[in-house]
Order: sequence, then C-alpha cells, then structure tokens
Amino acid sequence: MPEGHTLHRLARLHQRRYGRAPVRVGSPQGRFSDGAALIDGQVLRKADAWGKHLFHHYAGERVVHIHLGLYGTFTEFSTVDIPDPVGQIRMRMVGADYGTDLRGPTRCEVITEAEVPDVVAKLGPDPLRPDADPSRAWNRITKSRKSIGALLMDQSVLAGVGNVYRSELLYRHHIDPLRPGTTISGDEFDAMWTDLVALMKVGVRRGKIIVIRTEDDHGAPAYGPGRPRTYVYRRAGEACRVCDTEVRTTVLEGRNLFWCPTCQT
DNA sequence: GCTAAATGTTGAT
DNA sequence: TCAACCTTTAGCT
Repeated sequence: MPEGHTLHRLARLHQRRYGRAPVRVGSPQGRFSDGAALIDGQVLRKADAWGKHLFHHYAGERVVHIHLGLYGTFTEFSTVDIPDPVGQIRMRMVGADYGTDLRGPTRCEVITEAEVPDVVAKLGPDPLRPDADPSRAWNRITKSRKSIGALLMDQSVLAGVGNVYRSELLYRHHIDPLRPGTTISGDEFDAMWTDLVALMKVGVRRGKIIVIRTEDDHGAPAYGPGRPRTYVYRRAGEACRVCDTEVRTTVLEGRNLFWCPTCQT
C-alpha cells in the first residue's frame, strides 16, 4: 500500500472523482469531526501529493492533510448504494457518483494553504513530481556518512521512497546498502534517480510496486502474470533470482532491509 | 480461526 | 529505544 506511488495514485483518483465540485465530508468515527465540519459541503479545488503526504485543497484556503502511515487505507463506494459505516472510519467523503472511506491514517487534519509549505519544507525532492530537483537529494547524500540504505528512507532526503523501493533500488544498482553516502558517485546517484522516476511511475500506473519489468533486467524473469515483481524484498533466506546466493536481511533505520551480498558489493 | 507482521511516522521514555 | 496508531494480509493451525 503506501509508498509514494500510492499517494500519487490516490491524488489522481480523488481529483477525478471529487475535483471541482462540492463534497460532503464527515467523520463516522468522530476523531475528525471538528476538521470535517470546516470543509463539509465545500468545493474540492485540487488533490495533490508530495512524497507520502496527500493534500485536498478546498475553497476557502482550507486543506486536508493526510498521511496514511503504515496501514491507512481509502476504500471506494458508489453513491447508488451508500454503505453503513463499518469499523473506524476517520473520514468519509461523498461526491456525486462516488464516495470514499479513510481508515487508520497516521495523520488527518485541516490546515490552511499558508501552512502547506511548512509541511513540504520538511521533505526532499519527490521523484514523481515534475518539478523535483534531484540535486537537493544528492547534496544530502554526498555529504553524509550515514549508509545509503538509511538515507533513502529519510523523507527529508528523498520524499516517497519506502522500505520496498529502498531494497529494490539498491539491488538494481548493485549497491551495498551499508555503503556511506559519501562513497556514492555522481553517476551512481544519477542512475538511481532516473531509475526511481521510471519505477515509481510504473507503480502509479499499475497500483503496485513492479521492479522486474523486462528480461534484460539483470537476467531475472520478465514480469507477467504469476511472475515475481521484486528481487529481494521479504525474500530473506531465499535464493537471489540472478546468482542463487541467499538473500540476507538486517534491521536498518528500524525497518527490515533485504539485499544480496553477492550482487551488491 | 488465530497470530504475527506489514509498503510509516510521531511522541513519550 | 519503544509504544501507539488500528487495518489488512500472509502463514499457520
């Protein structure tokens, strides 16, 4: 579910479903009642994402700021048959033809347009945004002695990369996750950024993380029905798809990292 | 049917 | 460093 591609996909969907029209907003669970009251019935001007943050811009300078966290989800329903609220629904939006329920977010709050830049200021460049400036990420990485595996997860370095893209990107570029940022060359970074932009666009389009795409990708089998989508993520102890070495795992920055010690040196 | 872990972040200790 | 958030799913029985 939620790495950056998920949020961009949701922004695109919400824009299409609810954009430029009044939306009914409520909080069946109650924890977002005050916020919902501020925007209920207003026009949603635009839905937008930056990294893992989602913004619903309403008329009247109000913005709903959402972060899904680890298990936040949106589920959609048709307004032909509006379901009774089930479980803990933080926010329910109802438009003309579709509605959606938000459950389990880390953050769901109403802020002002003027506060949006404060949120974005804490985030590095987002590979999915056309205006992204990769040199901001490069400047952080090349000056840091922290490992590249840790830096990729830092949202102030790169916005939108999560635990799956981290492991998979490093695998695709034959980079040992424990190498310090200072040892990453400009060419290596440029190649990773370019790849990340392409991989995350696939993620938005397909709604899932697919990093094995063609047969010439490291000799692994091409993606297709029933074919694997990743090289190393959650494959600890299994054979590397390319060299047969056992995939290893360790905890880095509080999350499980996966890599092939032979392919990534 | 039950348990553990999960694509993430925040705030307390 | 760890609990909390509170849902879904994978893997077992």
